[in-house]
Amino acid sequence: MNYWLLKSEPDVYSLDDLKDEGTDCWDGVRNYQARNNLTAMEEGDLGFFYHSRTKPPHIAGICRIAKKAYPDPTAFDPEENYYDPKSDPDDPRWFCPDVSYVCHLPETVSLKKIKKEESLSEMVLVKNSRLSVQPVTKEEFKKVCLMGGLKKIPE
DNA sequence: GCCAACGTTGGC
DNA sequence: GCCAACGTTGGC
Repeated sequence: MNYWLLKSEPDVYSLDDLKDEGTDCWDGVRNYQARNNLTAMEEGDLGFFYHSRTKPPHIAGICRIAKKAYPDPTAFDPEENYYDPKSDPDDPRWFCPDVSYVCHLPETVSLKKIKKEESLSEMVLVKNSRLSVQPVTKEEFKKVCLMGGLKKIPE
């Protein structure tokens, strides 16, 4: 079981949107490091849903990987914002897993709080703020769950 | 809305 | 393969 953090601008796609959908594909990622993390995900892995470019930016809740990453269809469609002519359907460059809604945290955990927390000083979120799909350690996952007021940590 | 930090592109 | 120019992300 691995843990992850997925960023999204809530104006574009929020945790509430995922809740409404139930399960959705995490498409549109066009960064190699993030792509490598997406393809390393296994079905059943848990992830934080992070709201970026908000006041304040925060971890909103939890999602689960519902299906291992497959070629991202939005890369092949010229009508799509995320169209990438360099991604060949016979040799895809971009991939997306399906993620499903798990829960909202009772209290969102702001980036500010995370930065203040000594035990979270090694989080990728703190060290490499640009990366939109990141690994999270089990300890970090538990800690943020507790900070968010979650009584029972999902497994 | 600004801009620092980071990633990518492409000429040489 | 270097690196300048450019584009994007995301906190503030």
